[in-house]
Amino acid sequence: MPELPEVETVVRELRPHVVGALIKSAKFAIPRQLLPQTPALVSRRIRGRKIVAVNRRGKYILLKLDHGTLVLHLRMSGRLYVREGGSALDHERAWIELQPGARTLAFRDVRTLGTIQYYPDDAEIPALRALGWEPLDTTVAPGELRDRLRSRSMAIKPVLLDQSIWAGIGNIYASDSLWVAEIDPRVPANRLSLRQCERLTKSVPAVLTRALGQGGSTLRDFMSPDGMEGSYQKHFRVYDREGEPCSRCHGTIRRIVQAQRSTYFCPGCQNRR
DNA sequence: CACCACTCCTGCCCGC
DNA sequence: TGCGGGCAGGAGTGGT
Repeated sequence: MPELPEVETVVRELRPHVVGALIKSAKFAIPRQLLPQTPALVSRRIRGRKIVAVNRRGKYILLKLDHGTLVLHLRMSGRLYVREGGSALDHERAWIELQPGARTLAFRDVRTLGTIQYYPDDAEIPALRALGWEPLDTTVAPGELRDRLRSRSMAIKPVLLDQSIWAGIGNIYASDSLWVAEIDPRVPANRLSLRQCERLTKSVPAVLTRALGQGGSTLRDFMSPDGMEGSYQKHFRVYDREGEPCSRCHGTIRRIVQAQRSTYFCPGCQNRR
């Protein structure tokens, strides 16, 4: 489901509801989501701890506790929200009971691909080690991008999904960022010109910042903790718009498959050197 | 290393 | 209506 704008929206909305809360108990329905840890172990570790901060790194959600960190990833279909009492919704997979109040931090995940792990030591969170730049960062130098792409002969679009370049770009914003930068998604990453790298270092934060301002995108079922749907899907440049006219050159938007994922682009104008 | 195919899941939508 | 195939916002793995 979510890419960076959606995850950042979740984090911002969750923060006021959970920071300062005490974890009374925790239950996990799908042990696979915690591997290599176990529900019993994670429950034991986080019970009685206080949530002191909610942060994000790439698409990972970091619930910082007074001892250790709970690291969650929503993957394709995960959602995270606080319920004031009430009964569980369909497809909830984890429940963290908070105090004070009868509040539940619920993790709903239809496809169960999301992950949950506990790390006692903040310095040693393996998933975060290899992550690249934050895509909202506007200070990435074009030359540094070109360096980072030097060894990559694959087409630029699937390379943008590699979280060690920028951490947080997913399939939607990879296509849209390349449209804004007027770059053909099929160009080998290591053949991008310095000008193209410069445009990309501008378009990535621009596109993601704009999407964040709209609360992200809601395609099938993204919903923020406060129950709001994102609205950036109304502003997609090319993503999910196969056959529609390009807003820049009025060419027809195409869909192709790269590395088993859909790519959308305008062949008419995404070819600037 | 880089790359590619494949895998984990469930649900929805489309065409027959 | 029912069924099968394809597709979905992600990322880790194992083989070459």
